[in-house]
Amino acid sequence: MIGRSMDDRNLTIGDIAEELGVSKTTVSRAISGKGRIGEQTRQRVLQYIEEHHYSPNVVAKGLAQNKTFNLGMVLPGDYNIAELPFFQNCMLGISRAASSHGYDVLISMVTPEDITQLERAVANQKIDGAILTRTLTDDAPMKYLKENGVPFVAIGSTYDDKVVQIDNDHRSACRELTDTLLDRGITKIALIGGDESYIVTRSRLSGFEDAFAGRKKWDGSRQIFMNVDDGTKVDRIVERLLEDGTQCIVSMDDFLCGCVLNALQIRQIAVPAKIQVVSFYDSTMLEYRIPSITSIRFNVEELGRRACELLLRMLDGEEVDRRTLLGYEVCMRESTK
Amino acid sequence: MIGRSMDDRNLTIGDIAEELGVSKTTVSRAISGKGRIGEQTRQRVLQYIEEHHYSPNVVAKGLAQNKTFNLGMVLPGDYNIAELPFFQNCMLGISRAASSHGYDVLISMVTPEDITQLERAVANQKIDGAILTRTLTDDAPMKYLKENGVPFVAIGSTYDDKVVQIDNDHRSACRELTDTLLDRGITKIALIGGDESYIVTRSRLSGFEDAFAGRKKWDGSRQIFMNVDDGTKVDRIVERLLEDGTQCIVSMDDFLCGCVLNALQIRQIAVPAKIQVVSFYDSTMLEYRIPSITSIRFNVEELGRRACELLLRMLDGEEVDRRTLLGYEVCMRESTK
DNA sequence: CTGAAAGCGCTTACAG
DNA sequence: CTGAAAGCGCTTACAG
Repeated sequence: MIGRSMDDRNLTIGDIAEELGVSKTTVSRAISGKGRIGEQTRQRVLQYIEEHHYSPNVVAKGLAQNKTFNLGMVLPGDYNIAELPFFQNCMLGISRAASSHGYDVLISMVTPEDITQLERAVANQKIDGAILTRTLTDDAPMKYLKENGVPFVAIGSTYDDKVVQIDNDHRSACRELTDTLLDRGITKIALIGGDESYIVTRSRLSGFEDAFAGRKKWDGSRQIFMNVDDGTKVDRIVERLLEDGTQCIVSMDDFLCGCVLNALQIRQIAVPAKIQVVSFYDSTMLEYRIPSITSIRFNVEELGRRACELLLRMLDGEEVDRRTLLGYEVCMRESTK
Repeated sequence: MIGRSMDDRNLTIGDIAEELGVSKTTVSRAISGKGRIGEQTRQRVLQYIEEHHYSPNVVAKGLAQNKTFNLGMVLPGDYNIAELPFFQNCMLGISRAASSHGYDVLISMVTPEDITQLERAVANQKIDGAILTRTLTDDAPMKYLKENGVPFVAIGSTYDDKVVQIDNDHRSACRELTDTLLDRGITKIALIGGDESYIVTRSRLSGFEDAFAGRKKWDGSRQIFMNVDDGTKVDRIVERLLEDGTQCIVSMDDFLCGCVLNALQIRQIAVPAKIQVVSFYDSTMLEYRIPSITSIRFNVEELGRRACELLLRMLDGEEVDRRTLLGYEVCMRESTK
């Protein structure tokens, strides 16, 4: 009630200094914990702050320290519904980790053709670093960040081993799942995959192939269809696979798997009785399907959190591992037997 | 190559002023376009800026103007997969609109129990305003924003007519779709709905009821099940509805509708031959289902964009409409006849 | 039309 | 242990 405290201007370090009869320097030190300061005065300041709900203007602090305390999260503006749970969980992990370190998350939505949102954030100096949530073989955002010296970490893998990257071990996961299928006696198997410009698509394919490469002699046949991007194509492929007597159809993700299930459903083909079905990525999109689908599950929130922590450590000047691989879980469910 | 231009510090207004032999004031004016300035000097400055790829430090600008040029987007940290496309499209609309006005979007993920991320963003003075992407009957983020005098707009409806809100016209849309069904002669219909603490759930219910209220005498029966939140419950409901000879099952959203379809599928009940199926919200989650599902479609990206533009106008001190209702599209598809 | 100066809310050598 | 002062990169009355 003492004059200026009435207007709704936010409290500043100067107000506190004046009120307490100390200098702004002292208040700043009490808050930051940096520099020598008497325990007495420190307590006084801290108490005042507590009582008056002061919280520092992070923007001003940033300007003085040449930081923004913002992290850029680069998200695709073009997407596929099966990928959404991934980005959402990722975002949750990132924003929680950022929050707990005093940072905020600023989003930049990009497409391979248009990365202006990211360019703006960087040019305007609004972020201290960035997190890519997807990696492509020819990755425009990544290229831009490198050229402009912006610290970043990539979620997903990339062949450029200069970039700090973190990913789930898709390759091993797909190998393990494929191995399990082969161990159970599958001899006619097919793989349907999506866009090969996504590095993750290639990793999954490698894992699938690893399973065969690891067998001395495998007396069976496999068919592989890549760059499949819509339901009609899947339908035609399934038709053909049924004629061939395929025992198991593996899809690289839940979108494709959903298409496979549709194709089987309209033909009244029972799963797993007549044919088995597997997805290489559990997006929860098929969570409520009956039968439940055998697939691989990753902890995406953790992935986001770890990525964020890596970036934060880089910003602190620490050295971090160039490559981090996180685990997976193979979930055998009703769609296989 | 002239001395300081080599280090990778960003160019500042001071550098330009020095280089051009004018004052910082002049440079600032040339950039902002505010204040009188000679056309000659203006051109010189602009040209220099262009050639040297200068872009202003928005944080510093913000500090001087007491703005951040950041908008907070409040997202639920707990979600349902069918809602994801909504939030994603919404985000796209918001971030595009924000971008084109020189603003960035900062995310705050909240749950009804935990709104600390939002509190941090506000306390730290990192946002100029906020956009709520969901409204609840007892809405903690909304309450917080109001109490702290943060300008915001709510996507979705709320009973508090002091808040600036924008929504699709769910009520009319649901009424129209229901009317169409009744006009086609449905006499035994059922509605399955979700969480009634979401205001949108209530709007849809109202629309459904409106259709009946609008008929002089309607010689049929309807059943309503609300607060249904998992597949098992849906399964039991469907079982009962089949016994009752229900002709059409309307679900409030695609998640519930997906559950209905599962329940029908395992019982081998043909849609629409034996029973018709409708969803009150097209999330694209069922986009590839066969048969395709009759539902209502909204332009969510536009919703996000308009919400953002409303907020931006509020920040400019303009008066804006308290309530904006956007259109819809009723899509009759294969699941009804 | 142009500029010197003060200010936004913080931090941080430097001096005492 | 504490403070005056300069600085972060901008803007904006005020004076000329």
